[in-house]
Amino acid sequence: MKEKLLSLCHRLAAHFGPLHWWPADTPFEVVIGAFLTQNTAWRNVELAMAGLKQAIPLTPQALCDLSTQRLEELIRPAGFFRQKAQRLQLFSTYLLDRHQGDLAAMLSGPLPQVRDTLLRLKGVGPETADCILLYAAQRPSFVVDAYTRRLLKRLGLLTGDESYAVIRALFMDHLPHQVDLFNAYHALIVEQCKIICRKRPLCESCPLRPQCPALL
DNA sequence: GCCCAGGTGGGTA
DNA sequence: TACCCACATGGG
Repeated sequence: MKEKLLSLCHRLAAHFGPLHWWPADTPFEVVIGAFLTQNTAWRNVELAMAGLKQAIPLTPQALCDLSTQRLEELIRPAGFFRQKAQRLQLFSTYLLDRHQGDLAAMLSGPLPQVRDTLLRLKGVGPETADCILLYAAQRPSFVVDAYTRRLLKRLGLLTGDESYAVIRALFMDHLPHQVDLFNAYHALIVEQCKIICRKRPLCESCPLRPQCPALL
């Protein structure tokens, strides 16, 4: 399994080149994106983020200063805007109250503990927590998402109904805990899946053939 | 018009 | 623990 994961990573990297990822300018912007992208196409997240960025600086204080209704309007294109607005403000309030708005401080400390703290916040599930840890805090916590499941299922490494924890453990147990590796690996999986995984039947029109990792 | 997208939480059995 | 459903917009 370890060899298969590493082999996949190397093949993806060879094709796409090194990717350094999460489209955001600041760590707090990563957090906002992590909430907004929940079950949402990234295109819609971009629309919402652009509007939000135009209206306010992307800081926890600025988010808290907005009325919830105004925030809802601004992030509307990302969908689920009522719950996302509420959860963004709850997160921001927590960050301000407990850490004076210092995200780096909030995310420092033993990784498992910080992860548990994140998971206790409303609207932060395992994927959102790992996104924040990996892409906002630069900490080695592997992100499992729909793309990861899809690609690994295509490769026959998963049946597809494994739990988040099981899939994450697969990576955490077999790969060295390096931020750059986790970052690049997840980014490569997403880029690969954007191209091939939604095509049916399997990869028939995949532009990467015959290099497509799913066909090797 | 229909289906899906870089999930999460709450309710029920 | 294991399902089921609500949450909502925009693009193919």
